[in-house]
Amino acid sequence: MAAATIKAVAREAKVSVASVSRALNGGSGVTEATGKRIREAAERLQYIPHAAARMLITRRTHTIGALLPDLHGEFFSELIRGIDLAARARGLHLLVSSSHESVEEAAAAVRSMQGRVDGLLILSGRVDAAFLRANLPHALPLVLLNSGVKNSAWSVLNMDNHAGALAMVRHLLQLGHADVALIAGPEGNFDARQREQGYREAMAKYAPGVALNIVAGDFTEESGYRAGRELLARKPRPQAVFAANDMMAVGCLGAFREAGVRVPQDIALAGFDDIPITRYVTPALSTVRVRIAEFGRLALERLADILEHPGQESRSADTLGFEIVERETCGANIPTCTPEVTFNSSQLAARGGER
Amino acid sequence: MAAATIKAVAREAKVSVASVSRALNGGSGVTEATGKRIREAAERLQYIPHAAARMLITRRTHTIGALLPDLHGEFFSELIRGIDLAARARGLHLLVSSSHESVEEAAAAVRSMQGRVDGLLILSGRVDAAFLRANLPHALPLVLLNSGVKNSAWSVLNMDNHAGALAMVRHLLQLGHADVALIAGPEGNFDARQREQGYREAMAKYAPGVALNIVAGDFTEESGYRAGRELLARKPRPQAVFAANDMMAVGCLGAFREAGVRVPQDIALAGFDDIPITRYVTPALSTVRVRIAEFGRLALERLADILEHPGQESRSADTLGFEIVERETCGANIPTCTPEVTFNSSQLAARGGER
DNA sequence: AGCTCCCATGAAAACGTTTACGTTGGCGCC
DNA sequence: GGCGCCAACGTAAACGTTTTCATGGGAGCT
Repeated sequence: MAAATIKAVAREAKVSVASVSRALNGGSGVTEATGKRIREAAERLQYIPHAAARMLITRRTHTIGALLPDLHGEFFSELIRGIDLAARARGLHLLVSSSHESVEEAAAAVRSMQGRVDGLLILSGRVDAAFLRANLPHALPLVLLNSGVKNSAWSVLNMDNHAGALAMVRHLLQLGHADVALIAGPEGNFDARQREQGYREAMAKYAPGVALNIVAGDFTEESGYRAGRELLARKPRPQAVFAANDMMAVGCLGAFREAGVRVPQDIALAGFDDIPITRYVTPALSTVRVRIAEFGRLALERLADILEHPGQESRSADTLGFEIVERETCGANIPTCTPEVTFNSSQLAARGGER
Repeated sequence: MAAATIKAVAREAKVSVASVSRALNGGSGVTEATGKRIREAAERLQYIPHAAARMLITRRTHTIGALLPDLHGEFFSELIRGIDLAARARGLHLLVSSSHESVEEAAAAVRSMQGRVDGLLILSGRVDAAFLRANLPHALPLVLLNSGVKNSAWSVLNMDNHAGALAMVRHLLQLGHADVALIAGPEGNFDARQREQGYREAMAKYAPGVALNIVAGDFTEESGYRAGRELLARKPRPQAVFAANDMMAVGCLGAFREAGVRVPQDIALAGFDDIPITRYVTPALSTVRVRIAEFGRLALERLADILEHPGQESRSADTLGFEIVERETCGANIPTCTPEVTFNSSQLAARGGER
């Protein structure tokens, strides 16, 4: 049997299609008795409203799109997880389009989502205001994640890359590691830039005389490995290394192990993100935690709010807090495998007094 | 300005809407000259066809839905990645609904996707034929991933849980570990059952006299940790442990390390899945590799084929190959960190001769 | 030159909803 | 008992496409 339409239900319940629509949606404007009759008829015919027809007339899809870059690993899954759960709670569907390397791909994806979504969640590190204006004809509700756009006419949600990196580098310095090297992220990437900025600022502030020591990376484990080897070869070997993300830290750790350099005894190491792997490498990696699923949830709820209250123009720019997670690689507690210690961003602010 | 409609384009190009539709879709039935004029007009107005209107008349959404359980970590992201890339290549959109714990949630999700998708990809480990019949009114194209349904009127794609587990346990036995224990997966889970079956069969075949040694788990790292402690406490401590997935193996490894038990010298260990973490734990975990992204890609292409050739009834049941990845925890090459060695399923079949 | 056939094009129906607007009937009030 | 009002319900338009069918005209053939 073909799917039952609203007409069939109307016939079955001996009413007009209008009453069926009213009974099944608002519920008002229809007697309790006929309402019941209609609901029963719908049930009997297993009626499911045709989504497309409803979208056409309503101009709402009840779907939001998520545009994500070519993320591997757990950052991706945690993010989607947070978004998806929040979306389901709000009765929204989730259309994902991930794995965009180039801006062209992203543009194509945005265009192809036109009209299929009520709003868009964009995480890219590469999109800027110009891109958005070029590829988003009319004002589609938008939440930008970890985006560099500042003057934004759009709503933005950022992780606190800058403060997190600053806090971690300060932490390393305060533990007595005189100079800290940085394994940087990919050029042009927003998060990478902010984290590098945090590193620079921390060094300038807390290790004024020390020369900066930066080696390139691109957020992959492979590049972290290469960077680790390069750092070991440098003339005065750094006493600590801050990798701009965890994957590079893990790669770097591999390079150190291979070279027989002990962590944290010979050299300290820290990452950024707190992906689950960090718990399982040996020694366990100290890192900056951002609650990724929470990040996704927040983003979706921000977007949903915009959809529900179109006038509000709640284009604020929020920043998600972080925590310093002290495991083993920083060398704060060398002797044994201690329970992990965390500081969150507000505590850090209280302790340090600067941001 | 409101989004341009096909009427606007028709007016702009001084033709009828029918011609616009023809020019922009098939391209046939319209002069080259007018076709060009229409395309230019569409470009000028930034015309994007209204997806819902098209769906309504076409009865095709160009969207496929992915129904996934509450997967954490990299299995999820790799799977989505494979699906998404293949979908984009085919011009299909991807509607995901993940994180379903209960069957009720899954049922709700399936229903809410009705009419928004052309087909469904279902990975659950809990859905069975009865569930599908109850929640899928008319014949929605379907591909079941790692599903237990056998008599299937549906298309099924499985990982080779059974043969993979069998091969790994045989491998452990052949390396000289006299008895192998199993950390089982969650009860009722299809993959878990098959893997356990593979373990049992391998033990029966290659270690006939040896008693089975099974401890419960639920695929989480936490449960692997508990299982590891329990195994260490058992009277004759097993010489090798096969965990039904990598996360549990990682947890188990933590328990061993904590107890000062060396891997693989004191006890060998192997997992299943080959999630990226396995490379980074110390010692690196030997495991059974299934190419997850490939798995997702295959599933989507199977579904896309069904959509494109509706008559074919290609409801075959394929099985994805696997590889044994020998890293460090099996003890095949104790001395040093050797380059990893892999055997794929066909080579194994050739060597062993049985399946 | 006239006929046929085909191809480009246009008019209009159809898809399944929601919703603005009319119509009906019953009830309360004078 | 007549009048008006309101709630319940029906009719029909509208959303933006695709597609079927009709129509016209030009080219090719006899």
